[in-house]
Amino acid sequence: MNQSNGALKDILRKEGLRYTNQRQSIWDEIRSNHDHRDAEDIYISIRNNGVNVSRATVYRTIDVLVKNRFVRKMDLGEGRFRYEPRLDDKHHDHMVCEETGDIIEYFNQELEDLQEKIANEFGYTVVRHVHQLFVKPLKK
Amino acid sequence: MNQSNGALKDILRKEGLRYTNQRQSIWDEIRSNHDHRDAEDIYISIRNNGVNVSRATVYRTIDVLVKNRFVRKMDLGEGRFRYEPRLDDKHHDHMVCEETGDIIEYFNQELEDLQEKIANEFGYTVVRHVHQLFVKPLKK
DNA sequence: TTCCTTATTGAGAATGAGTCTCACAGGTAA
DNA sequence: TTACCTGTGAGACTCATTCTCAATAAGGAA
Repeated sequence: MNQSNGALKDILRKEGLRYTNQRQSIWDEIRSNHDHRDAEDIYISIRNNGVNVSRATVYRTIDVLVKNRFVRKMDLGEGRFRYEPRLDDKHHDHMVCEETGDIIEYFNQELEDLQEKIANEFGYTVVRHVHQLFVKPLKK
Repeated sequence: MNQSNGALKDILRKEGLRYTNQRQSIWDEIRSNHDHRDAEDIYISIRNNGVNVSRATVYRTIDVLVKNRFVRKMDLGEGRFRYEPRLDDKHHDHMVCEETGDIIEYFNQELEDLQEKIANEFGYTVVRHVHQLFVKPLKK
């Protein structure tokens, strides 16, 4: 058993949940691909691997994985959510090219600090944030 | 006729659309309230004012108003959109207090500039952005 | 191991925001 | 007035996600 499987068992135990083949398969599938996929894509991929799992279970398991920071759920305004594994768990935001659909990950400490500063000015502290840049290529 | 009604007629003409009571009522309703309301709230308010209009027309008209920058459409990750009138059309982003649900509007030029700088570093220019801070009150 | 209790699952129904369809109403142009 | 559109309302439809509930399978106890 590798570390990731062990970690999955740990969080399931912590949550008082049982370790099942379906839960392992779903985490394995998400973990296997760093793309920003939606639930249906993930569901289809698991089925294509010959594992029989239902959509309901995919959604239910993703919730657990998101809650325990194994997976990040993001809303790019498309009417459905996308998910990515948080293997190294380094925070980043997303830039979406409106011409190609490419999703670029970026992190900028100055931006993080500025957000907190802005919130502070209003008497708040940032709990989480959504920062997405919809961009197009610079003309050369 | 006040300026805003005239402006509505102008954009309808520009779009090759007719000026109708329903379209005027929908814009009046959105304009009357600076809250960040969803389509259903707006629909109910119009009906409560005794104006008979359908949900379909509310959605269709909001699209026209959004396209012509009379209304801003925003996605706070709640599974439905919220709308606000753009009376002065000054850009701002939103901060949502997770304890009270309050929505605070803010604008920060440094943040705007930083976003563009980040996009440039990846060879892009920003077309639009989504920036939302989910916050909680600072302890005193 | 076998049993027993309970959590989990799958299939499909339900939900809910938003969109589409289409017959009818109301303007518009000639 | 006629002929022709566009706009509207009612409700069907879509699609991602959630819910329901009977059947199944963990996993602790004996």
